[in-house]
Amino acid sequence: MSDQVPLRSDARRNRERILAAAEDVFLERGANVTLDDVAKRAGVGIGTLYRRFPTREELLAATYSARFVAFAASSRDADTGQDPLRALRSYLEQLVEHTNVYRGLAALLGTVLQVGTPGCIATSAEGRRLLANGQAAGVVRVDISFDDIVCVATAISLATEREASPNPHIVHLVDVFLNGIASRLNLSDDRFHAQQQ
Amino acid sequence: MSDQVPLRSDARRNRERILAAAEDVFLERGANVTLDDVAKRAGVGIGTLYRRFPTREELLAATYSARFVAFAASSRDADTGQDPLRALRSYLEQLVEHTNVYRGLAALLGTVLQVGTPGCIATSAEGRRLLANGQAAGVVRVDISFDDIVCVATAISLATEREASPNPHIVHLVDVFLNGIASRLNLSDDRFHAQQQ
DNA sequence: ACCTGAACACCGTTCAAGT
DNA sequence: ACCTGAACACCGTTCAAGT
Repeated sequence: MSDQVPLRSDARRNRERILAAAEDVFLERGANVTLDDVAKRAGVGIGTLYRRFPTREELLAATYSARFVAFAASSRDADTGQDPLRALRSYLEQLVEHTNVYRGLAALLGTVLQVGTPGCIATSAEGRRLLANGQAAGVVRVDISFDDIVCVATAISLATEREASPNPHIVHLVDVFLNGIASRLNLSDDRFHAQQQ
Repeated sequence: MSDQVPLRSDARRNRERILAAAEDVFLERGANVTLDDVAKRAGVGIGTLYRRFPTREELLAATYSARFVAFAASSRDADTGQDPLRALRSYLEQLVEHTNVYRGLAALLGTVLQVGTPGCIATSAEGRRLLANGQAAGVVRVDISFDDIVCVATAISLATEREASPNPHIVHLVDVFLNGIASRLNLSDDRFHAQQQ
């Protein structure tokens, strides 16, 4: 809807320079670096950056879009439909790992995911699909929303964003959210692991 | 340890003015207001504020201390020892409600709780006590740490900090965390509610 | 239509001068 | 010992001038 009008060629080139620079700078120094540095690295004026990306969240979402598109596709491909809970677990673990690629992104995840970038849309859609699958199969509570999932991913990212990757702590925390803090008592966890073999 | 040396009387009065002003300003406009406004409201120079509270987190923790002390005490009083899971649930719900008193505090909760204020110490101690009780009674998983609890409270606060209080959404999210996203399958929730009557 | 960067506003933090 | 607030550094955002 908003990108229907094609950009002039120099504008298009600048846009891509900004995205490439943002990727570099965010990777090096986190999602909270000054946008001046991104503009300088891209070799454009700060005004040009603001013209294309009025907010930091929009720049982050655009920079992340390709990565999120790939993630959503790979999640979809890996889902054999055999074990909905396992698919959701894997999705959550990877969503957190991807969020932690840029330090400081965790606190902005909810906002960033609401930007209508292809990557954000694909990631949300894939999450909603896995959630619905789990609920249809009766292995996920029906009173859970996708916002709850994002809330959880944010929490885990915040708690782990300064740790190394790959991170077993993430696996633990995802497990906490999937299975709860409360002991499952007489219900063995084997109930869930049995299908994975 | 650090507050053993008594302050000069004018310094002590200024400290209390700063805390009173911070309480007002944080309540009105959130935890991210400029500290200049706090100093102005308190009628002290900005340097005096920095001298007493070198970081925003220290000022927040000090401002919150009395509230947190009261919260920890009331949690302890309300805990009859009959239902460890219910006590933990209530603690979490109230921790989130208290965090949401100042908008913008959610993202700082983990940092603020690590400041050695009486309120922070009491709140952490009470949380650890309830966690240990639940684990001893076998109703809480033994691989949960207090940091996990804080991680969760942060997530729930972030997701709800702009909503009205009291907030049923918080109750739902605490339930998600306690009982997990996964269906408990053949295990009825009555198992947990039975003891509450 | 787009780009540039100076200019403005704002905020955090320090520190010389004062009591 | 403590207070003050000017000064500095830094960052986000806008917009007049230019192509």
